Amino acid sequence: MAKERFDHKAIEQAAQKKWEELDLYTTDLKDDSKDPYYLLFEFPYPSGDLHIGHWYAFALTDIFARYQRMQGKNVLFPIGFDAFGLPAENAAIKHGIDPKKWTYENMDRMREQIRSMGTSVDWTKEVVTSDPAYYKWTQWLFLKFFEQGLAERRNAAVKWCPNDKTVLANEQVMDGRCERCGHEVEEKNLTQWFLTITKYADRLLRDLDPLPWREEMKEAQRAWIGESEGAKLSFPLHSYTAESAAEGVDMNMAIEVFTTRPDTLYGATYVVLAPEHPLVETLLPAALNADEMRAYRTATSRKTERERQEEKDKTGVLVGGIMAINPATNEPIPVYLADYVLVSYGTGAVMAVPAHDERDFEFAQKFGLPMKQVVVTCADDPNNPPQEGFPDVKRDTVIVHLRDTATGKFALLDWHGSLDGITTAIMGGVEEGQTPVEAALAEISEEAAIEGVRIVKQLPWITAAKYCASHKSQNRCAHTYAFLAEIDGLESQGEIPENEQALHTLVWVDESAVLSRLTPPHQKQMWQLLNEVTALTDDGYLINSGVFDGRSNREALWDIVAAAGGERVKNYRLRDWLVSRQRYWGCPIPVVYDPEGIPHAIPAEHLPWLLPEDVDFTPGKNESPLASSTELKERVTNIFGEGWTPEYDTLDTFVDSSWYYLRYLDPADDHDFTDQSLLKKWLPVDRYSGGSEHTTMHLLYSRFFHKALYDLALVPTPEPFNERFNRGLILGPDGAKMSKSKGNVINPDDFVAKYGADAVRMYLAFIGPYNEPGNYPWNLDGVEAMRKFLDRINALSERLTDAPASDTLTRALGIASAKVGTDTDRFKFNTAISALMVALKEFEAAPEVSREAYRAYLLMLAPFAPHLAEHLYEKTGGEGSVHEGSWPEAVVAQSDTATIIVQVNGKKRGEIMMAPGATEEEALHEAMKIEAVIKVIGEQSPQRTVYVPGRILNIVVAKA
RNA sequence: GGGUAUGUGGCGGAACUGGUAUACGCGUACGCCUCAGAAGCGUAUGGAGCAAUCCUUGGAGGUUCAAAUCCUCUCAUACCCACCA
Repeated sequence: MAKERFDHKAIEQAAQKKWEELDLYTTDLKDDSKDPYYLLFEFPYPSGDLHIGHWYAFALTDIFARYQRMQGKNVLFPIGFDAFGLPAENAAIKHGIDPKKWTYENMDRMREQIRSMGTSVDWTKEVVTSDPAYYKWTQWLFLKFFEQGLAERRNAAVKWCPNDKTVLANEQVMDGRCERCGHEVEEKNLTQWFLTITKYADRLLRDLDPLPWREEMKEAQRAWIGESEGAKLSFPLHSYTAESAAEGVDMNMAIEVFTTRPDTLYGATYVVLAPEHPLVETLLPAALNADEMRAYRTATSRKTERERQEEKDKTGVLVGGIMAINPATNEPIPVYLADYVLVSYGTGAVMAVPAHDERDFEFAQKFGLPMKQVVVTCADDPNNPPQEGFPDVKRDTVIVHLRDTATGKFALLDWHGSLDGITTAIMGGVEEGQTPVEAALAEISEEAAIEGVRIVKQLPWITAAKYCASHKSQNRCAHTYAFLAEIDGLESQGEIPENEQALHTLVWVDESAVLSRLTPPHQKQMWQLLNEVTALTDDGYLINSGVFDGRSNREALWDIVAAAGGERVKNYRLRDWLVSRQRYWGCPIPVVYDPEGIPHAIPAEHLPWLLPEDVDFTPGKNESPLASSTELKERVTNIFGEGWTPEYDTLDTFVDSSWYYLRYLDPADDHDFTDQSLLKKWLPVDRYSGGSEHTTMHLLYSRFFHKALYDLALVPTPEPFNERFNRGLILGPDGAKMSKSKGNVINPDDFVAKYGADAVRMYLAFIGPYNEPGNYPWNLDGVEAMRKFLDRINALSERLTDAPASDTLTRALGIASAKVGTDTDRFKFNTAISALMVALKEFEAAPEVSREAYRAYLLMLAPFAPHLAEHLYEKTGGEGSVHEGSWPEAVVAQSDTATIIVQVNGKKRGEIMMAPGATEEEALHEAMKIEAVIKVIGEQSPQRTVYVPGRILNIVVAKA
């Protein structure tokens, strides 16, 4: 069979020209004759050159757009450019090019490249965020937020690179270092604009649940929002000066803390304020060590966030002469400043419970602060679990781990009788009038007949185990004190009495074996704690908690809050969105300041508030580039009057991209941000395809924007996007992530020139499922294989006849159209193409290739290889465009025979061909003719058979 | 440290609600064609074994007539969050 290679360049040009002439891809948004389908992909940043990742993003989404059109949908498949942003400005700084020129030239180049992929995007809907026609409405929306109190000005730290002498955008800081020069970044305080996304935290979280997104994405957003429920508690402050040392003087102020563990309130032994906490300033005059506090505060502010996090040791300083009153115990407890408490989370202050919080424990250890246990974890003893209906009886017990320093071994007891198989440390009850230490010594004497031991350590915590004392019909809750004791050699060991020997055997084991030898989980836990004391974070019952003693900590939690006059609150990790950027190439913030410095919205008639062009953006200035524009200052003076000043910051580009999908509906509208009459029909976006890097920021910001607009009745839906798919990543040929610095970036142009756009598209589609993220190495052989596949399809066009399609071919087509259809629908382009390949084999094997069947095949090929499909469609005499065609109907092929798998005891032993409606008897009869089946069954007779008609027959015989 | 997802040939990956594990492609081997090579075509290709047959979906158990799929434990990898009270 002659395999002539087709001329992909000619075919591509002809097809693209034809589509343009036929104007196939301009969507009539008002067309009500078809169902609307809004297919969105993340619009690109015009970085200049298209890499293979862009192909992966655009060309594969295009497959789906074409498929949906063939399904009779009115598909909106728009494109635009996220054109503001740093690279343009960096190019300007580095090479002295005008950012605008750089950006717009890049866009021109990219438009051409995107066309070359054969994408069916609607260019008439294009939006460019840096066009005044677009950012006029970004500014308008910002002002809507401002009116609603959703845009606020407050003081915040900005990142500053001391080497480049410039302010950095947040996204320019990588791991605490300047993205450009690698220098450690500092923080500076400036007054900046925030969008109060935290007001929507609850709804952003709640509305996530019903979205048909992968759990991963939802979880990532939930983690980002970071809701936690707890209580706000108030700790009144008293001052203790030399004169009032005893009672203290009520200062009439209090520290508000947020805690998720108010159940441990009785264990709060000190309070910590973030060094930046506003209250610190107020406390300074009353504190005995104001200088020390100031010094600590300054030291903290010098440190970057990064340094504070990396620091292993906790630091802090006592607030001298001031105590906080624990609202539960009414006891005064010390107040500290420490930078392990973050001012931006909760109330910027915590109640410290060293016994039950790891961070507080660390701090308390370092500062020698007392710890107070209030929760006792109580595990059921698995060897002797408590029984229902028996009363609980509390009992104090001791556990002693005795070490012989001569051998380094530890004493354990192997129990006999009713406790057979159990191994514990030396243990026993605390008798009336005994202290735990006395009890410990007494048990060593009784059970091991050893005197003269030293107690070297007592565990600061007690834990408990619940077991059943059946002889007393009680459940005992053994409240356990744990000790570490030592003895130097066993010379003094006496005879262990017989009655004790009958109960247990004393064994000496190596330190490393203790943990595995101990059987009760409670004892294991004790051993670990004795070796390394940590905070107890598990739940249990309360002690040292006044009236709440004995109750479960979880169950008593809100009662404790109520008793302490606290308030139930929710807190979020999510911070308000800082949108000010001290950058040039962005959307100007549409605000001016009056002579008093009060911000005012720029009236709508002055929008778009243009980005000035007489700007010096070379680094080295401690302010925003816009401040260097004389034009901007004059503009403000002319419009608003003398003394009025401009806002010099621009908006974060995430603001621009938070609403672009709305603008696509009416990109040129000069009277409104979009055509609102179309929103009801086109929202929410049906399917949004993008990269996983945007799961948290962009998707969350867009959802926030959308909800805010929903509340303003500017959009009709509470959510912007219905389905969302994150695509995978194309790796370089070396299996590493592509990057310019590694030099492994694939330039698709060479491959497109050699194999054609269709082959590159298909290779990318074939590489793996598009509906889940993954990493795929770029493989040249794969592109070539796709080209061969296309060549085979092309070759077939020479063999067409007018004869009707054979049954085999019709069936093959039916199977393919069903599978290719459902797989394409689910973004599983890889298996869709595989089905196309299987069908092609049938065509190649057929003695005659019916033209009609072949044309149906071309329709299925069209979304994947749009150019070749168009060419072959024309060649076979098709009218119009193949892309105007409908998806071929799946002719369900009714087969008169089915292959039934015959199993014996679940193992395949053969197969039989039967009518799908055959009875079990018929199938069994047929199956018993199979040699392998006869052989395996042998003399035995079938016990039962499982028969799934048309599928499987399983004969079950007794195991030999 | 916490959360989520994923573990299937030499590689990318298939297997719908439990019902023929390894579709499709790459790679590899052999053969045909050719003066020769390239291309093309054909055959084979999870492992062991001459074979009958046995083993195989990260590992160990379990449920079931039947498990890649469901359950329990465990190991590994990726991503997200992380001094978040």
